[in-house]
Amino acid sequence: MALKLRKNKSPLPPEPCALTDCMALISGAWAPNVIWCLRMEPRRFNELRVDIPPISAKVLSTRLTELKARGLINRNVLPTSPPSVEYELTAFGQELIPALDAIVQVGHKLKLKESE
Amino acid sequence: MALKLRKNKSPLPPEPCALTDCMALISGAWAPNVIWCLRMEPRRFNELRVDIPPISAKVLSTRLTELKARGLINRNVLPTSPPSVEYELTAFGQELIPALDAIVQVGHKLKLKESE
DNA sequence: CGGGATCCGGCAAGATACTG
DNA sequence: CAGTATCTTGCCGGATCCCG
Repeated sequence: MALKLRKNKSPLPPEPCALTDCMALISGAWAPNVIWCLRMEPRRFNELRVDIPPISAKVLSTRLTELKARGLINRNVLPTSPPSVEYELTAFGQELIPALDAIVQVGHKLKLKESE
Repeated sequence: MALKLRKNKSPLPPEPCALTDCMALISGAWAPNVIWCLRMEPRRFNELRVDIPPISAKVLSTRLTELKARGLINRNVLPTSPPSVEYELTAFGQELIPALDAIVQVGHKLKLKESE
């Protein structure tokens, strides 16, 4: 006997697209970490480099360029004697923080499971 | 004159690790979509294939195997005449739903921005 | 200090074909 | 229906060197 038929019309309207589209925003290795590091205050290139354990300068640079192109961060050049550059989240970038926060919560639970 | 010094000791203890660890859970293309499609009810292989636009059988199979290995989903073989297999979220897999939901929310806002 | 240019390697994803 | 096998491709990230 066949199993109870479930409607094949999936109960998922445009959500998968929204999911995919937003995942694309934070795609690329370290991108979520970069956003996370900027959540409290603007930070400079080498500060981010130190914050995010073993990220290479090239990848960090690439990621920052991408995130700027996606409208998630701003890049501000400060007119100081050793030239310095600050990166900060845009208003739209800020909107990702709750999502990343939810992800971090799961990460914490994962840690607890591992230590059992 | 030098810029106001910010403490270089980053204000981010182990959160980046939690972030990275949880991101690893949903790594792999389509993995978030698979979890999302399973959030309401168990679904079968070909149902997922239809739900998730252009995913190949190989990739879906690979992803399902990975997610099972990570403890996020269960695989149940049903003893029906055409053999059928159901996939469902585990309790731990359920914990990802709030995070994915937050991501979807951002995706919707992104849609609105685009249509402006 | 804050990057860009280049080369290179690996893995993941796509396409296609085959199976129990 | 529910996959597996194999091949191929493309992109992403790491390393290194160099620049204003």
